[in-house]
Amino acid sequence: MLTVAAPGRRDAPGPKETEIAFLLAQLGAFAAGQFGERAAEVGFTPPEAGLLRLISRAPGQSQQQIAAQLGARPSRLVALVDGLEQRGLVERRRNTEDRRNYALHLTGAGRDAMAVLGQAAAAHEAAIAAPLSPAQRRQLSDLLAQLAAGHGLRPGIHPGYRHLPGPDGPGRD
Amino acid sequence: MLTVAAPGRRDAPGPKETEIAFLLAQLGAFAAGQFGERAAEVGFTPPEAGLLRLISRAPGQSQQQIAAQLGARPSRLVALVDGLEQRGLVERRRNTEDRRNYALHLTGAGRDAMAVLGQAAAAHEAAIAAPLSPAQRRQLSDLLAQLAAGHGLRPGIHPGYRHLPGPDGPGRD
DNA sequence: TATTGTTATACTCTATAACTATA
DNA sequence: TATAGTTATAGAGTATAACAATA
Repeated sequence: MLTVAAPGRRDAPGPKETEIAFLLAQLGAFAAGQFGERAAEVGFTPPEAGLLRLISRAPGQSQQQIAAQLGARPSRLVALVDGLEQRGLVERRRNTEDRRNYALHLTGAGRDAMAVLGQAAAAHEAAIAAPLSPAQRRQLSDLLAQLAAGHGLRPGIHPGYRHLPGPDGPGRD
Repeated sequence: MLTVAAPGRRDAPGPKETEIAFLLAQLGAFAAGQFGERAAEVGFTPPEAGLLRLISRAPGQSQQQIAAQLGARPSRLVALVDGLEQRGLVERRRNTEDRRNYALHLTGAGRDAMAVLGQAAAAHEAAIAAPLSPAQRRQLSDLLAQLAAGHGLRPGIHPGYRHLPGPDGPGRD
């Protein structure tokens, strides 16, 4: 992905026409990139980190169910689960009632990995929010939450999984 | 990119540990995706929209200069400029003093395209900010600007161009 | 016949490095 | 020898659809 695009701003005192959307895209890409680096430091890709978290939140789901939740194609989960299973972090348990599917669970090592990722996420949050005062952080957090809710974004699901036609770069003005 | 990764949150009343970073990534990807759709409606990819804007802001620069500004590889611009040139939107003018490079300029049609993209960007901004009141928009815009400045993000350059050591791509293990 | 998980194939995007033409 | 731009090749990531096992 390439994607420059900047907001349209006037040198004059004019109102900011396209500030929020662009700043969100810019900061979002920055935050995602920074998280990717932290995840890599502890041995995971962002997709792996996301999948581990989802399994830890709701153990026992089938790959199809998880794919549906993420808006991803079922085939996309195969390689991902394969890798985590080979590393001994995730377990595929045959469903005795319907042997066509598996129930995904974390192993003990998988839970340990989640703890490590949780610390990385906390450090990441602290670093991203660093430029703001505690009061400003609360303000920003509230505004972003309201915005996310207003657009129907599900709390915890990153759009990165979406397989819709839409490109994902910015661009602008 | 895949990338679920969600924040660590407690069901309990506990403090939000990883709210801002995740919300930024989530909303940023959403905003970028929405812009991509709007850009596609008027015939452009986000990278093309970004490049057009950069040329309109600072005409006459060489491909190398633009690549440097974007943090992109020079070779990455070739196909992009090719496409826009074939559509009659961008012009490569030989530099008479140093004939190794070109000076990039927009044609009249290119300026028309920028006007169309500007309207798409304005509509995009309005749609993204819709859930917030005017006062909240100002608050959010200010907070995001402060955050971007605090992290050294350049005012109109989207990180999507960066080609640095893969943040969210490579695997591990 | 429908569904779960899997595999095979193709396509897109981009990085890397070789190549040309100028300097 | 160094630089601007180009081209060629390869690699990662992902969508698509065909497939086997089970229902």
